[in-house]
Amino acid sequence: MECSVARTLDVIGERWSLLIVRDAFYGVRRFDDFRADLGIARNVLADRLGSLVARGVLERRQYEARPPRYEYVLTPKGRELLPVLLTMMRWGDRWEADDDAAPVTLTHTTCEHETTPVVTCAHCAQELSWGELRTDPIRVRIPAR
Amino acid sequence: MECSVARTLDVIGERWSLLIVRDAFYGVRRFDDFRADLGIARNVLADRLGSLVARGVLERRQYEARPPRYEYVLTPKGRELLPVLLTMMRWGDRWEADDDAAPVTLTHTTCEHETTPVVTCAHCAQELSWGELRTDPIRVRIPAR
DNA sequence: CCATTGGGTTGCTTGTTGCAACCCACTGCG
DNA sequence: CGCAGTGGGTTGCAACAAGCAACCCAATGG
Repeated sequence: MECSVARTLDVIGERWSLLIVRDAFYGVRRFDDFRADLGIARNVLADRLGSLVARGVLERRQYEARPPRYEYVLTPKGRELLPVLLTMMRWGDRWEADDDAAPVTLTHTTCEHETTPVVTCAHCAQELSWGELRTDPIRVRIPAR
Repeated sequence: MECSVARTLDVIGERWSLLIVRDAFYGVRRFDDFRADLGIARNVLADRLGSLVARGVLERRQYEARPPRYEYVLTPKGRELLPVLLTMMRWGDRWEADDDAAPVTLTHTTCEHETTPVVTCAHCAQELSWGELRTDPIRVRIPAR
C-alpha cells in the first residue's frame, strides 16, 4: 500500500511488536525477560524478534561467547519509534485509563517538569490539528459518486 | 495489562483498525468506500467498524431513513488519534519509503509551511528524547538477577 | 552427576482472516 | 409492473497465525 502509515504498520502493526519495542525502551534485552514481561509464547516471541531484527528495528548482539547468549537492543531506527509510543501512551492515558489507577507520568529531565507529549509543527512549533493540515498531493478518499 | 500503550493497542492495535481511522481522517464515511479503499473483506470490515464504534472511536450515524443508510465518523476520541497517525506517518516516510516515490507531504495551513510533526514537551516545547525522560513510577523491566 | 538457565524448535489445537455467496430494503429505469 | 443496481450487512468454509506444552542443546554451579 502506498501510504507511510500502512508501511509503518507493516513493521510494527501487529499484536506484539510494539509491546516488544516498548519493553526495549524500558531496558529489556533478553529473550526470557521479554517472555516473562509479556507472557508471549516462546515461538511467537522468537518469530517477532527475528522479524524486528530483519526490519532493522532491533539488533541482535552476542554478549557472551560460551555459551552463546544474545541480547536485543534498539537500533537508531527503533529508537525513532519513541514518538509513536509517546503519542499512544498519551492517548491510552486520556481515553482508556483505569479509573482507580493513576497512570504512569513522564518527567522531562531537562526542564524538570512533568510533561505531556504534544505533536507540533517543526516550523512554527504550534500544536498540529487536522483542520490546519493539508496533504500534498491531496488525499481525499471519497470516490466521485 | 496495566500500561497505556497496551490499552491503546487493545483498541487500535490490529491490522485494519488504524487504517480505517486514517481513512476516516481522509473523509471516508461509508461502508463500501472503506471497503473499496482498503480491500478488506466485508465481514472483517463490519466487525472492525462495530468494534471501533463500541470503543467510541467512531460514531455510526444514520444519514438516510428509507432505505436506512449509515455513515461512520470520528468522535472526539477518534480525532485525538491524529498524533499517533502523524508520528507513524513520519516514521514510515523516514524509514520505509519507496526510493522512487516521493512521500505525501504535510502543509501546516496556519503558517503555510511544509511541516514535519515533532513530539515536544508541553511545558518547555523542546523535542522529547528518551534519554531526557523519566517515568514515574520508574518502569524498568529488567528483573533483578 | 544432576538441576538450572538462556535461547530456542517442533507439534498440536484453537482463534482470526479472507473469500465468496447470500440476503434484504429500497431506488431508478424501461 | 418487473428487474438490475446499491448500501449495508450475515453466513459458511478454508487457510493461516497464535497459543500452549513439550522437547532440545550447551554450559554452569554445586
